[in-house]
Amino acid sequence: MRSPEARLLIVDDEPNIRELLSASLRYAGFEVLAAADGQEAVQVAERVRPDLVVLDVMLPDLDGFTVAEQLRASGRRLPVVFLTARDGVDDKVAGLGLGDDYVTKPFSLEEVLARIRAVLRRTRGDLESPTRLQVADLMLDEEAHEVWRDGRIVRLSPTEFKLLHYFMTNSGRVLSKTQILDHVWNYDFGGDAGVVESYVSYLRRKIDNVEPRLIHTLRGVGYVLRAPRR
Amino acid sequence: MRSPEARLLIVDDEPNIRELLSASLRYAGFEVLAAADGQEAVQVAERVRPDLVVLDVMLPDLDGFTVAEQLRASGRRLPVVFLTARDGVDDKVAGLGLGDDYVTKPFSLEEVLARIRAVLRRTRGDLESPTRLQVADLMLDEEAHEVWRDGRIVRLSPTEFKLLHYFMTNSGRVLSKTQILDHVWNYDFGGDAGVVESYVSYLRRKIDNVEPRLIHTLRGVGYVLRAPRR
DNA sequence: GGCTGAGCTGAGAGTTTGCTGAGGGTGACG
DNA sequence: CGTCACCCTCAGCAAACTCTCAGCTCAGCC
Repeated sequence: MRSPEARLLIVDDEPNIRELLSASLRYAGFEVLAAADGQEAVQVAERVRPDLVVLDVMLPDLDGFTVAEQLRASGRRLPVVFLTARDGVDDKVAGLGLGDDYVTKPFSLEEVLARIRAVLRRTRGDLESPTRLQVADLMLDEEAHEVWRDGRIVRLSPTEFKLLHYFMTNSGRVLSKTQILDHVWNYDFGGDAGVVESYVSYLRRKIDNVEPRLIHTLRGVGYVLRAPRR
Repeated sequence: MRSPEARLLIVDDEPNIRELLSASLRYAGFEVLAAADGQEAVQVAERVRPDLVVLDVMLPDLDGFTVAEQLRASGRRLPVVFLTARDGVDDKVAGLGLGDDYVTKPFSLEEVLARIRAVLRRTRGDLESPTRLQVADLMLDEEAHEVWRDGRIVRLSPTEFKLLHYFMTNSGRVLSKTQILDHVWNYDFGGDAGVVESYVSYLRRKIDNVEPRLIHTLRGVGYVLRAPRR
């Protein structure tokens, strides 16, 4: 097993969100620390020197941007991914340094993961990291945001793209509908798992209408994306 | 991973600007060092021997021109790109050495990048480096500041030109509206991403009204400039 | 072979996103 | 002082997208 990808500090006052993020980012291979408010964040960051901070803009004690400022007071370069309400988007333009990024609440885990990875890539000046995923003759290019199947390019809607991306980063692994819902849809999505069926259906029509079939249904369990055996 | 294009030293006392420049120049493939004032700049430059210095004229301790003088005290030729307030333009003409250049604050990242590249090209006497960008039958000549499409020359406003330039240096890569805003517009622009839509619309009318279409909208994601596939 | 329930998919309502024409403000220039 | 190019905003329209639902299919089980 390789060492953690990077050390993250999560700052959010809502325990639910904090837990959600901590757990799934840890699962994604990051080393994760958490803080519930700005003061704690600054203290923790001083001790542990994270590589990146995920920071709620709305905190009980300090404004998120103020926290970011204090975090960087030492002159240290420290990228931040802000979590902001959908309508507070204007604030962001002011406080956002480049190299930072933001995600609007409510977010999906895939979204947050993507942003974190993008920011880390950017700050490291890491231009050549692979941006393509491939399973059999199905290829997804993150940079170009393109999907190819059977030599043909395929147009996908945002949700379809996110779903396929999730499948491809977990190819060969069975994913339950709940799991998919938790990762691809916003955390406050109230509907049922029926949507997943719909979108799998859309995906099949667009990228899995030729042999060999790659998306397989496991009745009562979930779905799996995999190339045929042998 | 290829070696950095060049080693830059950024000198600015405002942490936000310093961060902004550091992060994006690093992402653009430069090796970047930063200093917050004139003294530090001179010290760092002595140690690391940068290829170019990006230097704020307004520093807390020393005048930018003085710093430049000291940087070159060793007799070493060291090109400088000055950052200057819009109204301080007169000062600069005086202090500008040959091979230097300047950008007025507030700047856009594209502007700074363009100046840095131009200065480096000049200092290196690098005549070969491409001054033309081409995608299909769309051609942009940086030197002549001209754009051609379908054999015809096209007149673009300054913003249109910068936007197209950004598209062309990133052809095949999806650019979000936010990303575009961050690179093409001045860093203090407070408005929303609606402008980008407007300017894409202008560009389309001027350079993309013939087949094949080169600017593509990816709904919910951004735009991409690319030649048609096959 | 028939029953049952999970999964599939076409249709459609409601929402979001992007495009573009119109227009006001600003600064350069004569 | 008037004109012009340019920049930005806004609002109405069009298209794309998301999600729900209901009827259908089919695998698994008796």
